[in-house]
Amino acid sequence: MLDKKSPIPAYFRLKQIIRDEIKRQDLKPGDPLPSEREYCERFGLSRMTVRQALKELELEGVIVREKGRGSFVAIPRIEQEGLMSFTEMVMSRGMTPRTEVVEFDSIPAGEMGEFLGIDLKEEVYRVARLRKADRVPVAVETVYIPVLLVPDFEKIDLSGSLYELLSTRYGIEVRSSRTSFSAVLSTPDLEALLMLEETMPLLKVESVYFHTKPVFYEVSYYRSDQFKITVNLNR
Amino acid sequence: MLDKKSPIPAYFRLKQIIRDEIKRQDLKPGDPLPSEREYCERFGLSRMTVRQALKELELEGVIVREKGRGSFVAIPRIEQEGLMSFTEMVMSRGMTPRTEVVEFDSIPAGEMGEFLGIDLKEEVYRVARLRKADRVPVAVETVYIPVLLVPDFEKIDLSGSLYELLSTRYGIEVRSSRTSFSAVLSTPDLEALLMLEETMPLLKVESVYFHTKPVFYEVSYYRSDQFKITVNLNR
DNA sequence: TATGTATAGTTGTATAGACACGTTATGTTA
DNA sequence: TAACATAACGTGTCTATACAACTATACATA
Repeated sequence: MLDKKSPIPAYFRLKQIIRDEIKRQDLKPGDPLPSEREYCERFGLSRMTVRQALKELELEGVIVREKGRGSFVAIPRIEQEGLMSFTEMVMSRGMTPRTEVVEFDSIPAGEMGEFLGIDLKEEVYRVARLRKADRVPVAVETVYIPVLLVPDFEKIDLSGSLYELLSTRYGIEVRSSRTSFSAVLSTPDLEALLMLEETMPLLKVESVYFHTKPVFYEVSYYRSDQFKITVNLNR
Repeated sequence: MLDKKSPIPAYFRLKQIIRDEIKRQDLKPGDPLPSEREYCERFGLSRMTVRQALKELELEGVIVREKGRGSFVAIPRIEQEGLMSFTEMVMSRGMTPRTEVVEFDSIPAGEMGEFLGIDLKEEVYRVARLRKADRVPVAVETVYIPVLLVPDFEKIDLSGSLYELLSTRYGIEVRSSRTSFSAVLSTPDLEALLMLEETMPLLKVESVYFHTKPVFYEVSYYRSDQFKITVNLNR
């Protein structure tokens, strides 16, 4: 039975619950979910509320629904599309990603407001993270995300995948990005963080990530002797 | 008032009606839509039904909805696709592209064979081109393409868009690419071609272009003080 | 055996109403 | 005039219910 007095919508919490069950492998790909009416009983919800949760999970590709048969855990796509997170990139190379948060505060959006589609005075969190692959520092990444979008952001463990965090905790599924690539020389700041002995060229990657509206802005510097960024493009 | 006896669901027909109004410019980008309750009255539908139609249009990116304000026709994204040729990139910045062929020969594929899916001993054309935007050299690009794929390649004017040439002359439509980005320091060769006074970081872009099978392999070096590469990525 | 039929269980579509909560404009008060 | 309250109106969430459409199974019939 879900708590009636929670400020978080019931359909949203139900989504979380189902996603968790899938993540914990209590529900495996292909497995049938309980029927809508069973969810109604189990959590004391009306059917429309349950349906809202299931519908959204379907649109996110988490489950598939078949009229007259039921709902099933989706079988994940094998093919990785163009957009890949650092975590995914490192793991796909058979290495272990690690992340250290090196800076965390909030500032007015300023010029970022334009990219993010918000007022220049609106507050954004600034999170700088050092990214490692098999203990070797390979990138410094700074993320700017509107405070209003992510309540309690400061209390959360940011050492994992930001994509996953946004999806599981805030229900924000990143769908696309606009990314620019350029080459720059390392600065003393970056050299210190990346443990570089000398000045070297770094790959600078600037991205705005979108759901339908902009979600967050990110600037990263990669040691390109250690790490190439590969993307798949279409049409 | 919608026909109650139609086999097509009401919410679906309402979506069509709204889409048509947008297409006919009765509703222009940014315009507010009638409120949910007004749609209810006008078509004799319940609010949930109207909401289903509007919700789906929102997810399709046709409209945007704002709590407390209303629903609005979405402003279409200007978005060009992910894959853009040099010619397109330069022209979209309002500059004039120019190209000089600086090298043309044929060599055995060697290690390129792996990328191109051909035998290591198969011949490939090597075409190096200097790319300029408004007379300023911004990139050196070397293309490797199997000789068998492009008969009479040596007789052709290569100073234009390679995409267009492949499409119009050989009927090969490039559909996707796999592209890697990294940062390197300029070498004396590149400095001479790009008319650089001193060593500077360059953006190195390596791509394999596909129709269904690989078509050609390309390595480019961009002056990244002059030129950023921007791509749109999905999912 | 093969075919049709009834039935139970599933999701899909739709109604009517209630309250919560954000936004905007207006009017009132200090 | 400036700041604050309020009302009107918008979307967001949720309940309770009904019937339609589809699927799978069991069972009866030709």
